[in-house]
Amino acid sequence: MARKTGSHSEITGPRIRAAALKLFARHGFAAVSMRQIAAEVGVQAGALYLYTPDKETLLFDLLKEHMDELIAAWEAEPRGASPRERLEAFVRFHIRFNLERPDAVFLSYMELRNLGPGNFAAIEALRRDYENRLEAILSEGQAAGTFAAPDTKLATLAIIAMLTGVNTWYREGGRLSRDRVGDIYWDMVRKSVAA
Amino acid sequence: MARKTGSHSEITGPRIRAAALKLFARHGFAAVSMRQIAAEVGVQAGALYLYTPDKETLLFDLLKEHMDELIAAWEAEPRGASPRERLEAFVRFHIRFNLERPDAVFLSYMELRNLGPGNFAAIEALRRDYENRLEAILSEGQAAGTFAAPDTKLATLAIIAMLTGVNTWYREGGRLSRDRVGDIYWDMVRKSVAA
DNA sequence: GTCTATACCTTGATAGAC
DNA sequence: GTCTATCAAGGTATAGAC
Repeated sequence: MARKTGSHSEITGPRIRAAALKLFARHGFAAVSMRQIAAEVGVQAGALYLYTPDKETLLFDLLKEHMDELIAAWEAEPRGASPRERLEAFVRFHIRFNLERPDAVFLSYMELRNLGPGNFAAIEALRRDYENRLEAILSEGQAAGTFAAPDTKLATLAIIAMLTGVNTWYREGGRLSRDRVGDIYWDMVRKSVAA
Repeated sequence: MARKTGSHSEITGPRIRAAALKLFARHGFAAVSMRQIAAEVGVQAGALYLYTPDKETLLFDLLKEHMDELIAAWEAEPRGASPRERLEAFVRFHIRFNLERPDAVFLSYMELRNLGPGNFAAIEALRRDYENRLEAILSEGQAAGTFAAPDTKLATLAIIAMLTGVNTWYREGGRLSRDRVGDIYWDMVRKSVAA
């Protein structure tokens, strides 16, 4: 604390983003000041502007990074042979990934409106990209006769909303383990689109 | 405009709440200033404090009113004879009611964190009250052998998250009518908890 | 009941010393 | 790379005239 000199650019940058993520998720983008973020990191407010041109860009970078990681992580996931296996993998993956990053998930759903039109469109496109991967699974299964969703696009949105909702109530050390939650949701999802 | 005298307390109060609801939903509680709300209504900022002691109370009143209306409307809904009929009624009611009040629904999910502990607890209690009404339906059906949800509490939260999600994508005049959306979601919900 | 005026504070962002 | 100091703008809330 009160370190006056020296170069920390490789440390300070990530710490600023971590602090911003935590504070934005907790209090909301508009309610958090640059001074609060700086205080959390242990630097003065002016120093933040060495790492971001402005507050909105700081938010955008957090959301972009989250969406990129989400899609990359799903791509790296082992791929099931059948649509049914792929759907099960998706359900378990989505719950697990989101529970590991509650703050970023919260931000992604709540603070999009604080982005300018260009930044907003970029995040939206990534979100749609992710949704399309689920819809592709449903469509395949539909064609194969495994699934009988009344509407694959709506089923996609319904399933994602349902799964993402876990983040609003799940607490570590509660009644159910993450795996058990995955089991329960997989059972409901499987049946909801069953033929 | 520029009306200087006269008494409008019965008109101005509701107009302030309507303006606050619209602006809070659009830009977020923290991002909206009392001056903006006043401008939307067409009065000066100082005048707002005749109708609310502070900004947070204004938000609380909007959320409280919404939750009270939600529960009252569900109570007024015709009651099905069987658990299956009651579940169908709930699904259709929830979608319909929420689509009629997108701003209030949005606020109820996004701005709870801007309430102090007491106000927060009051809204949370109402939300839980509403959820319990759905869980009661599922438990009854479970006892009767109509449903076979792996966990009625989680099924409750999953169904509500799924249904509330409709508000994030539904657009008037789009591909599907509200009734058709109700049909599709009812099909998925029904199967998801089916025996 | 509403206005004008204002007290007092915090905001995002920048300039220049070190 | 970080600090201190600062700016103009805008924030909530109140006081007192009408």
